[in-house]
Amino acid sequence: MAALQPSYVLQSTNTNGDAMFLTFREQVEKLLTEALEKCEYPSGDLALVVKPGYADLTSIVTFKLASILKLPPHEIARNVVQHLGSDVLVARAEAAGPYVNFFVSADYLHRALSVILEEDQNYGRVNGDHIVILEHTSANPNGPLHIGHVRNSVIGDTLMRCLKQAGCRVETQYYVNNMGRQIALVVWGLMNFELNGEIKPDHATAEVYIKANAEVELHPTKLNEIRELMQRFESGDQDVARLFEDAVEFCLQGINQTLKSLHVSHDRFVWESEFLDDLDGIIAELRDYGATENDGSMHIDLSSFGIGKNLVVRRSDGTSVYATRDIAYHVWKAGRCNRMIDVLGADHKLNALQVGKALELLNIGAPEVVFFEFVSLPEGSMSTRRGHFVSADEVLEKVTEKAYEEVDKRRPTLSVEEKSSIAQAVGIGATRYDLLRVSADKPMVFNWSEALDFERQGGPFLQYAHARASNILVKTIFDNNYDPNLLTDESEIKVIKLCAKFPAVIEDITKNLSVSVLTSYARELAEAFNQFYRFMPVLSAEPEVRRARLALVVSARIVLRNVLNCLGIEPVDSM
RNA sequence: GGGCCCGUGGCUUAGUCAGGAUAUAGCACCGGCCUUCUAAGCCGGUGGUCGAGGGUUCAAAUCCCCCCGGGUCCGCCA
Repeated sequence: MAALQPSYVLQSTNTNGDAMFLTFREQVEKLLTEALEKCEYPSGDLALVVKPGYADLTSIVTFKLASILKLPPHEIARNVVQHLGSDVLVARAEAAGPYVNFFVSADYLHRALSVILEEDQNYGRVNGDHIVILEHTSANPNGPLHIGHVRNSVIGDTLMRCLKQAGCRVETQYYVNNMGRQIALVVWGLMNFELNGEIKPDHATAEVYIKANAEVELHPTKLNEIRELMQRFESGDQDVARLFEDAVEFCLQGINQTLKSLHVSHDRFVWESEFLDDLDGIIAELRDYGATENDGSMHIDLSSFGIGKNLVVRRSDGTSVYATRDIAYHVWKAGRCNRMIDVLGADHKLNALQVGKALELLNIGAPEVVFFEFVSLPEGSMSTRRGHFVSADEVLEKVTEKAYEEVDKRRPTLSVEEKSSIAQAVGIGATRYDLLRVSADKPMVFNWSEALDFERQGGPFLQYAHARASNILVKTIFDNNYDPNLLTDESEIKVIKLCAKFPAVIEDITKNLSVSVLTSYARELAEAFNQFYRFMPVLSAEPEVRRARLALVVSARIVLRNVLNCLGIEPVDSM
């Protein structure tokens, strides 16, 4: 089985000269601009759109020009096409009514193949000039990750993989909230209840946390003990600090284990308490930019940004608030990268906006934030405190179990180890894909029957296409000697065209930070490969044709593998 | 009450930021395809007033206004 490749090369990259579709687009832009100039039409926005089914690239610039030139669009289109020059990547251009359609050449397809074979796992490099700090997950260490946290993790981890595929240097960080009320409750719970040593640390922590919450609700006077713990921590009491640290570290062990099984990793865990020493400086600086004092507390008026509420950056008792520590964290990050990206739940929108504005006041740009809406249960929203949640561990366990049944059904002769290994890969792939395919700003409802349903075009569908490609290649040797002119079937061209678009997809994601386009692209690519596979025999074809089709299979497998790696889904060779 | 987000076939969903030619897939349903590289697959079919109403535009799922339905935020919490 192919190992997932978490270690990407971190050096900076060449430019996008090898990204075929992007180069094609550039050439079309050039030809079109020249043609417009020859016609003495204004050339600004070329209005290029992608409309599969009609052409590889279409310009609708004629509509924009029509009102300026007082000419019908189709006449403009005809005239433009007549003045169009030529390029090796462009087979032809034609006016279809008002539309100016461009088609890729055979050369384009041939070059696309050789670029893929050449670049292999680096295929997809587009712009490597960014040094990125990407913060994601950052769940409070008061219990196990639930399926909502995992949406954050999977979006963040996939973004990291895409940015690295693009050639960026990326450091992922988990911001550990280790000094809040919730952690104080955990610490208090550990002092008052027995810890279950039989279960995973994060689950054991949740038990204690839930009990502590119930107890405090029953006897509100105990809140004083919680408050005292927090005050002693912030005033530098080493014994209390040790208790907090141990509790957090303990829970984090379990969380980390879950993340690892999801193929999610963090380069660095940054503890909130590390910024306590920076706060006086930050607050002083904010004062210079207009923060005002009131009864010893410190506020920033953000009404000029349309935020009605004042942001409190220091309490009247002198202690710090979360927002200020978050500002300090971002100031620190900003000094270490040229792109800050945070993945946050949509409930943090106002906070993030406030922190962003404060950072702008400090002349540090606001981070780019990817928000995602909640994952809820059919019976309502999840809550660690009330113990109402579906843990990631539970989901993974059941999904993997179900995957094993499926593997066992289809491949009864495999060994238990092989079946388990495939089941693991398929289960995790299905889970990650499901959380990624829905655009981040849509709320999701977690549903067991859907989570366990593999009869859909999800992660396993992609893995299956990859396994099919692998299965052909394992039976032969490809010597990189082939004639691309023999690849003329519609299904073959479709696969190559899609493969050629991969760098453009990666570029889009690094720009817009929206990962759901990758799931759509992956599905289309797998589908195209399956169609090719169904209609075009490879191993049994005539020697010349066989070599050409092998080149296609190798290329498609490279792109499928790179896509799967970006999605954090294991590209299996057999399933 | 105010801010932000969502509303696309029976169910789930792409596309909305950067308006253009037949609105994307899956599930479910109906009908085909395994002596040929793994059928977790392929081919075909049924099913849509893109929440409602106005507006802008040659052109609106996409932009603007208003309304309805759902989510979420509005702590000297984190």
